[in-house]
Amino acid sequence: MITITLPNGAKKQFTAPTITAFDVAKAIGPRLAQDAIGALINGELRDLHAPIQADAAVTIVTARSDDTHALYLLRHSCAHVMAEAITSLFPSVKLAYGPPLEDGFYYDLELAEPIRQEDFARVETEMARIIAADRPFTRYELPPDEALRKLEHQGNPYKVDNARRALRQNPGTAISFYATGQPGKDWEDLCRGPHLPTTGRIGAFKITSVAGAYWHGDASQQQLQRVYGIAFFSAAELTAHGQRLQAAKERDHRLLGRQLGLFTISPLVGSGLILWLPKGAMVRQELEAFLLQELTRRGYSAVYTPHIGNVNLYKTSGHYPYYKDSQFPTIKMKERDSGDEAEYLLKPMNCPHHIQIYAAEPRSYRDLPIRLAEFGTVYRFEQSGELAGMTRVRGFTQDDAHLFCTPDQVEAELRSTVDMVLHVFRTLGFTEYQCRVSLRAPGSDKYAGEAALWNQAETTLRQVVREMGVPHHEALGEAAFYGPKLDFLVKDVIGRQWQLGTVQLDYVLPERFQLEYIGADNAPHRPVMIHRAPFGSLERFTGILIEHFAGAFPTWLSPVQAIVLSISEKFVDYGRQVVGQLRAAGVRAELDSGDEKIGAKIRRARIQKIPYLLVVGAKEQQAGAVAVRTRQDEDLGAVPVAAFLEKLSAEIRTRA
RNA sequence: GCCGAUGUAGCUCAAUGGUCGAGCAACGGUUUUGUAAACCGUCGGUUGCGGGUUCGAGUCCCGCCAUCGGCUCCA
Repeated sequence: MITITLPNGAKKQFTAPTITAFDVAKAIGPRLAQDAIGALINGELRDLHAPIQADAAVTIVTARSDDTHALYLLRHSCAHVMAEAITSLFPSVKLAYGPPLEDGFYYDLELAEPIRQEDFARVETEMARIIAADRPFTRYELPPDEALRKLEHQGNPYKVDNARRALRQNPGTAISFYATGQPGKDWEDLCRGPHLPTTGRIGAFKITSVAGAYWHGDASQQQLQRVYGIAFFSAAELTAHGQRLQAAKERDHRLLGRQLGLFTISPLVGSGLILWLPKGAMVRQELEAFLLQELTRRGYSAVYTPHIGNVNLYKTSGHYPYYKDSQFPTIKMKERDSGDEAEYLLKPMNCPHHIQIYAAEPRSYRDLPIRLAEFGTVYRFEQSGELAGMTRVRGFTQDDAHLFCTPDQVEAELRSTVDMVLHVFRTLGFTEYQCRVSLRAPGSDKYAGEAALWNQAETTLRQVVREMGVPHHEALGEAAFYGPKLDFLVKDVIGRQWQLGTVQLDYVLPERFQLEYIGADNAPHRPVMIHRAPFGSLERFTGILIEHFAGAFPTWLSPVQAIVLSISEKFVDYGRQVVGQLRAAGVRAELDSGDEKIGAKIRRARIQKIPYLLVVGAKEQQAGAVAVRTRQDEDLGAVPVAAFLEKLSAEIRTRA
């Protein structure tokens, strides 16, 4: 007798010694049995036909695209179908690894000839045939020795390696294979599963791209070809997915950056080096002004430091040897008078300079915390393949600050820093965020400093985010070499995740630079440092904001906040007068005095995503008004200039 | 850095190895306009750069540069 507990708490009993989730589904109803593609058995995703021999909690997984388990089965199975298709078209292929992703699936494989985009169509045709044949995914298991012998005989080192790794994790367990059809007769693959019941359950799919990928993600290993695909239960969902991708493309900051005149990159200056155009510079100035206001409120001191520094500084900090490959080469020079050699580095970070400001005079515990802030421009030689628009560049400005405090001030300082990061997110409309608590990788030797201090730092960070109720998760191996950190990840309005600000706790650099303060006991003590940057980099942050707002910045950030559109030449003078009034009140206003018709002017202003369009003609001139139309296509009708200005100023002032 | 793709006017795109075109933008003119594109005209190119094959190269081959999609990296 097997008792099955259903998600609603109901229980069903079966007399057979072995049943499957499919039996459970049939017992509930024929419709559910028809839709079932797998099951959660005691919370674990399994094949629909996996045997159940003891009492269990069972949730039937049905073919729904809003269920991550269902999509997992679908996409994992589609990866298999793709691998089978590729194997039949390219018999010399060696398959490596083919998992589902949050947004599709891929299969890594080794092939002498590259698979090209031109090949996608015939692979898809072959896949369609496999799906139309509606063959069952059939699982079978072999004891470890037999499985390894079989795989070694097949001569595929990747699969042998996969099986060995599985055995290392769970020694002695059987190794599972999935045949698409009948074992021994049809195509099969070493695989942990689970899968759909049959290939026919794959509704709609598409191969999307191919790229290189290293075996086990290790750049020193063999590079494989990674073929990406996407699958849904219905063709309509696939089409909708395509439309979402198209929409994302339209808000790409590189495209909008050009259309809206925000920034450009010139190969004559160098790749990865941003040229801020006047309109982009305006956005940046507003962002900086916003932060400066916060810094002043929170007791920071603004400082300025140079763009280069003696390389010894970075040798002392430990950055230089650690990041040698991703820095611009040093500038070597001989002092004219003394003949002394000096070597300078374009600064890759601001901390050593700020440390020297701290160290410039003796500090008392009464002075702490000292909070030094700077929009500091730094240069890092990122690999060419990494550069992307404003989000990955070689020269960027951090909204940086370094806090020097006593050990017992650390927690309060961390709290206020995290609070500032959250305030920034709230103001800019990032409502969905996650804090990643980035910790050491166990057993790695890349970290500086004593284990005891690391433990203390990690505990403090954990405690702060927990007590502040910040949604967070921990990530091993993501810490900086000098300390653990809090990295803030936000989701933009279309659900893409970005890494923004960071708060880092550092006991190492104060040690390396021998920083001190005199305590109440009249003895020297070592301060603790906190590195923090709520935006991260102004370049990257602006790029993300462009995409987040699709170029339609809130009014306070908009490069042009209102544009006056004259109906005809007769009203240009009045328009100019209105622009003058707006500008006198600090509003960024412009006049479109061209001789196009009003429709054309509106279209142009809409494309530029200007928040307020102010039409002026005879009626408006007479009434001392403007006809207000918003970027969202609301028509607010004729409003007296003074009344409009008051509303607009309030909107800007409150950063609404 | 690695794998693959792409590179034609300011932008978006055409051009079986045979004179590189169009729309938009810009500029000039006409028009004086009422809520997402008025009309006519003009200008604009060493086809990313450098080699090669060919009677002839935007097109084929090689090298470099840049960009895009990934991988790796990210203080």
